Amino acid sequence: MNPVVTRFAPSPTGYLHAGNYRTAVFAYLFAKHHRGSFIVRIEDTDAARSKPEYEANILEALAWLNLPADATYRQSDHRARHRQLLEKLIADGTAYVSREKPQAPGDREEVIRFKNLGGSVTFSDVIRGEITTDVTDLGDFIIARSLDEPVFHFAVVVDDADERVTHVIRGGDHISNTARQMLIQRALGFPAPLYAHLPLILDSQHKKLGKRTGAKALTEYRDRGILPEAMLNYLAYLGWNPGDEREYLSHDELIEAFDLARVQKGSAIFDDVKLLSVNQHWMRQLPADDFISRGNLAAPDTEKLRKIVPLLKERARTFGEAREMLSGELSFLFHEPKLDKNQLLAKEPPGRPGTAITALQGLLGAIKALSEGVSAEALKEAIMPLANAEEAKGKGGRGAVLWPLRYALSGAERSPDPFTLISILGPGESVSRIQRAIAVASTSPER
RNA sequence: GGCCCUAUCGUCUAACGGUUAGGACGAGAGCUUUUCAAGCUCUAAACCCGGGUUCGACUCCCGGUAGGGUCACCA
Repeated sequence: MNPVVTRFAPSPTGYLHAGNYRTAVFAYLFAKHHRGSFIVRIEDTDAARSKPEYEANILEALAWLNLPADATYRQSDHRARHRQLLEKLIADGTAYVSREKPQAPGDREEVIRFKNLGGSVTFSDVIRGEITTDVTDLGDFIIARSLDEPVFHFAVVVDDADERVTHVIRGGDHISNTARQMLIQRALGFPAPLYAHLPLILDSQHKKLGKRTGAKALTEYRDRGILPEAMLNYLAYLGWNPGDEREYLSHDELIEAFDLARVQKGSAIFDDVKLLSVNQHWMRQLPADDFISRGNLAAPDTEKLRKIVPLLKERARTFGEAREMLSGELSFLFHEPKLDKNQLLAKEPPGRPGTAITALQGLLGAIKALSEGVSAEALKEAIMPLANAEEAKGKGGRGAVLWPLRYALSGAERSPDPFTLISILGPGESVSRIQRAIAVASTSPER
């Protein structure tokens, strides 16, 4: 039994989208599951459209996704080999040089065509079973623009054979290409690899993901703060599942579990929202230091930032969101907030002015007694009795204590609970914020 | 249009002739002794249609319908 060899063969003529990378993921997982090798072949046969920046982006994305290749090369590196086999086919009479009138700009006056005898070609797709194509209406199709410019179909067949590729795992949009490629293959005397045509990934409009339907370069997800392990996990689960009810698999677990037999036949829609939830799961797995470094998080106070990580873990679905929170809704943790008197007093029971000030003063004493580093739970235990005592005086009393406290600390209508805030700010900072709030509350009404 | 492929909750999917059709994301509700978030509990939500085959079909076959792919001197 030959060792398994798969390949991912992108053309560097644009940024690749998630669907393309899903193909890479499957090819990689399948190869590694069978302890085989995974080849990345840059299909740059279209010299006019291929761009180094696209190639760089593809390689970058593959590295980010953690899909290391056992070999990486450009198809154009094999030009001599392609030429040699093209000449062979022409000598054989299975291909011929054809002089014709250019139909479109860029067309050559001389191309190389494959002599197609017609009939039908049948192959057994690993995922879809037997597929038969009538090859007659293909006519004598073009296999090269010149001896040094083979067309995709020809180069693919030669390279797959030379690289001993055992499983051609590619998108379902190649199904109709398979027959003509097999024709070339036979003419060249090469063995046929096994073909596995993956279902396509569709966008929210149910169209094939493509450059003009809003498909994004994968690196954009990275830049938004999506974790590669989350993207890998999500991509692997698009059109495949391990057969049990696990939802989150690591790189190694995916390799272990992957099986072409469980690949879906129908196409799937790429769902950003689901990706986000998978990402949040993997973000939450990260230790605080990794969370900060991998998320490129920065804040004025590093020590404080570490304490905020749990907050970020429960609120942010991407690191992009986490960064926004640090400079936005959670920025009050680093800078004293502006306080609005009306907000501060918003939960005072009707008819009992001054409760907020009294409550804050009472809390001051309790908080001063605390030491640095006390937990939110301990804080809660220390403070809740005060709130409960107030509740005993009337419904809503807890709010009368807790709201001004939380607002004094945060200056925000919405924020994490006050106990958590104090544990992050520390007793010293908390006390000074409360004192400021008392001062604001004591201000005589304006107007 | 020709050819090809596909078809389970809104989405990703489980089921491989016998289940109250399961899970996840999302949605809704409630509970968590202030707000937000998280968490927990609960709820709604699907077998495309029609014929067969069978004691019995989401599962097998045929037809229809719908969706998608492909018909390049791009890959």
